[in-house]
Amino acid sequence: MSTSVGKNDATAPRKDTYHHGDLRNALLAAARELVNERGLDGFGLREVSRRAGVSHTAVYNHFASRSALVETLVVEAFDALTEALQQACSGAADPLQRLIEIGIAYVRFAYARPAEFRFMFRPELCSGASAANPEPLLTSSRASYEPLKSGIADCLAAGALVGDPDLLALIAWSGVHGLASLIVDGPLREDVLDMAAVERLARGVVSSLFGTDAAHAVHSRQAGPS
Amino acid sequence: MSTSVGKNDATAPRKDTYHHGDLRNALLAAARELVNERGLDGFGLREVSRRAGVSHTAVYNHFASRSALVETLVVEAFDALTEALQQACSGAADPLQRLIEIGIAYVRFAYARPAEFRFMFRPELCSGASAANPEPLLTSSRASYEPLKSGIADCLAAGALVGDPDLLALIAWSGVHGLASLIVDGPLREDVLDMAAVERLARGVVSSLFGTDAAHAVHSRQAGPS
DNA sequence: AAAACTATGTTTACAGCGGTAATATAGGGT
DNA sequence: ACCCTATATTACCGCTGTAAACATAGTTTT
Repeated sequence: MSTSVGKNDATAPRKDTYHHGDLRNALLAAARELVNERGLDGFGLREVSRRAGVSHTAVYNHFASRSALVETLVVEAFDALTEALQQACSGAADPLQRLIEIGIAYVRFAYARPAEFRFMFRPELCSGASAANPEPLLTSSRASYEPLKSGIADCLAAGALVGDPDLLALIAWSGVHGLASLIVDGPLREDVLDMAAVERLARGVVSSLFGTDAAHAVHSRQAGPS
Repeated sequence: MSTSVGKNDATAPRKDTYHHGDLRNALLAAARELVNERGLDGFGLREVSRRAGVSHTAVYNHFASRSALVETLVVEAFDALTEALQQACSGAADPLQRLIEIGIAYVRFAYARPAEFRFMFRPELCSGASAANPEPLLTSSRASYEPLKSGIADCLAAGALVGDPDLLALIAWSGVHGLASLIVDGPLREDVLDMAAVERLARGVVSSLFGTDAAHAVHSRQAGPS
């Protein structure tokens, strides 16, 4: 029917037709691209629509507001994180090793997609004020917590860890989330870190958390005046 | 009672004179107040100046731009954090205990001043694009790292810890920074946490980092003094 | 003390932003 | 054919940060 425009690329608008065809995905792609290249300050509804080749008000046919667009982006990022964590824990057989792999995958995700990782923990940007329905965001963010929790549960069941599951999960999450944040937003941001260095740091942190082989390399248990 | 107000409060402008008297501090105070009550989205140069009782362009006599104002705020927040950490490590005599106190103080700071803590790790907001001179920010942020580093060094010297100082510092910082971030921006934000609960969590995290009485801290979630 | 100068605050203006309302255009359903 | 709905556009609104020109207070120089 159409004039044989073979392009299926969501970012490229079809100039020969009034309607865009797949504007929603094009907007999301443009937004992701914009966020990854100019950070959060340069990110704007108008600029996104400009990149998609439409007027800025066309956005409102697919998203309730700028915040809703961002929220969709964050939801997708959480889903991607969940998938990365699940994939990471499918490798090893030892539950403790699996837990470590999950932690490393968490940090690796932040390193690979820093702009999206930043967005994921900016509550004021999406679910803050004008959140129409925050349920999908809550669902996705909670889902990304499940691999860690089940990893902890497996370690507890196998006797590799002892303690309260919730607190253990919080400890683990704090460690990897802190490292990820320091890499993305903190002083480690300026250091040139390749993926190998990031993985090495992540392994050091998560190992120290669970007192595995890093025990003798990191801390000596002989101190302790009780 | 309008004239001849003897107030030295920096937030209150003197109505009887053309010049404000101490506008710079008044602006900083108003900005801090605004940030703490409406978050980062509601924070604006015009609103700040409105609260200080002056025109919005008066700000430019004391700050090069909105970013410069934010940067000053962040610098002061880093300085306050440094002071809190130094004060925390002045209590205990045991170096390992001192290190733990530093970590708890870090989390306590984030809990007590969440809005400022958020600002401190938003590089795009201050030192990102239009930073005239980022040196004071770098200086203050690096200074806040010193108590932790020296605490680690003390533990190493006392034999309470073994390992690479830099990696140990990074591990410790990751743990407390992650917990602080989760409390401020993460899923723990919605939970009602009083200061006592925060300190308990912080103690659990930092204890697990350094392998002290973590087992005890992990088991008893509602334990008091130990 | 008067004049000149600097510091500080105001007014006005402008471009860009997110958002709303009314309008134009395409395509699907009957 | 027709209507109807989805989609995109233009015209606005109030808001923001920023710059330029101007006004006023305090300080320094003569």
